[in-house]
Amino acid sequence: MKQPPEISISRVAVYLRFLEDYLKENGPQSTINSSQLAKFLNINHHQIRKDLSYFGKFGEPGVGYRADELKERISKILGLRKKWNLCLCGLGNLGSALFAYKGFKVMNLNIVAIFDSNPRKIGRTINQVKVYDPANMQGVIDKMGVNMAIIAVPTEAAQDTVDKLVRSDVRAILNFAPIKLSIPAGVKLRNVDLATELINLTYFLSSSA
Amino acid sequence: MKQPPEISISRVAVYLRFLEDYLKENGPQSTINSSQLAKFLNINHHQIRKDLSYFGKFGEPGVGYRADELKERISKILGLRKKWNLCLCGLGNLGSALFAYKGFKVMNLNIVAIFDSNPRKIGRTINQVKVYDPANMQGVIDKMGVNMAIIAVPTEAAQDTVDKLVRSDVRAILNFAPIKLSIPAGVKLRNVDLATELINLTYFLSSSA
DNA sequence: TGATGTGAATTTTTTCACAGCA
DNA sequence: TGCTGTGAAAAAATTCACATCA
Repeated sequence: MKQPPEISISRVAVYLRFLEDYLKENGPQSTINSSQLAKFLNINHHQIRKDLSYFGKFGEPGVGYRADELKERISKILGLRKKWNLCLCGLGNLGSALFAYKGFKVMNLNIVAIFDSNPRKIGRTINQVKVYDPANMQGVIDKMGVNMAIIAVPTEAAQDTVDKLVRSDVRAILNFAPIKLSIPAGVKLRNVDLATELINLTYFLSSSA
Repeated sequence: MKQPPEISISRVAVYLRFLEDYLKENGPQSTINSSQLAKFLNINHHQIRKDLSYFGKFGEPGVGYRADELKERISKILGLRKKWNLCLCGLGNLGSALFAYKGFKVMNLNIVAIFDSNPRKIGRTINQVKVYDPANMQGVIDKMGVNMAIIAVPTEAAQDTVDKLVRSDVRAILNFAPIKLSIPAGVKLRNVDLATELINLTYFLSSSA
């Protein structure tokens, strides 16, 4: 059982999301096998079993998986049984949207602090969450027990923000700025770039036209 | 020169984004070589050259790349020299945010129509863009010349939305719903799932604690 | 029998090493 | 000399095939 590749972790997260819906429709006693799951998710069944095998044994030969058990165990493995405290850096267009997005809370991911350098925003409270001056980042992060961060600041402020976060001991960061940030070892950074995703599509349309 | 892998297309899009900034700072005559670019972007220089090699020859041995020429040629290859008309499906939290997000327009990506099934939203106009009833999708898409779509509807409505889009001849779709959608061959679909990205981080923190 | 879990084979992606050009 | 572009090597991910177990 080797260290799971990052991409398997992502897929297992997708399996988990699916299982939640599946359980609601089919009841807590339901079972599912890798071929059914593969069909629903539009991928191949070898991959599902291989992905799961990095994390342990979950099924019964000849039967499949107990859906509720699989869900619970994956959920635990992915670290979703405990609550996480996030800070959101940048309360512009994107930051505001991410704050409003309901998909996080469901997963025990709670934004507990917001940082924005705009003096007009600092001090405001939105849905019980306060907007702080980035200059006070370290103190706020300590006080609130923040363990993850979302970067939604303008590109030119992103590296500075990540440096501040790292100095405040945040070790897991999701970055929306279209730039590859430098981080020290031991810190995990994931990037989401919306425009880049769309460019894959424009290339597809242009090259297949 | 083989078909470029999807991941190379994504990276080349990142190179393009960087070159735009680089040109602003260093002037239109500036050059850059793969090692410099690699350093800035925090990746390795072999990869940059390999990625570019899928698309053609761009540099001068012993010198590097003319930044403006590289930018222009990449931009053309990625299909960003023409204007694209997008429709946004779903004007909830996330949809509203995506609509407000300024990173798209810069890349010639324009949202020209919005679909939302909420009767209170249908008929409204936001920033010159009208909100339409999804029932009229095909007609609107034809009329507005929509060639790409963004799906930001609730998960349970996503497959239905994609089916409608496909029937309306949209062949490139960016999906934010946490579900693997079924599409026919010839249609390109990319998925962005924000919660899944964060789950990679919770796994990292849990397993390294 | 029917499905899992996993080594092995295959394919893809990344990294390397170097020929060739300015 | 210095850097590009690319075939080859290495590494990683995906797919396959099958032993194994209920």
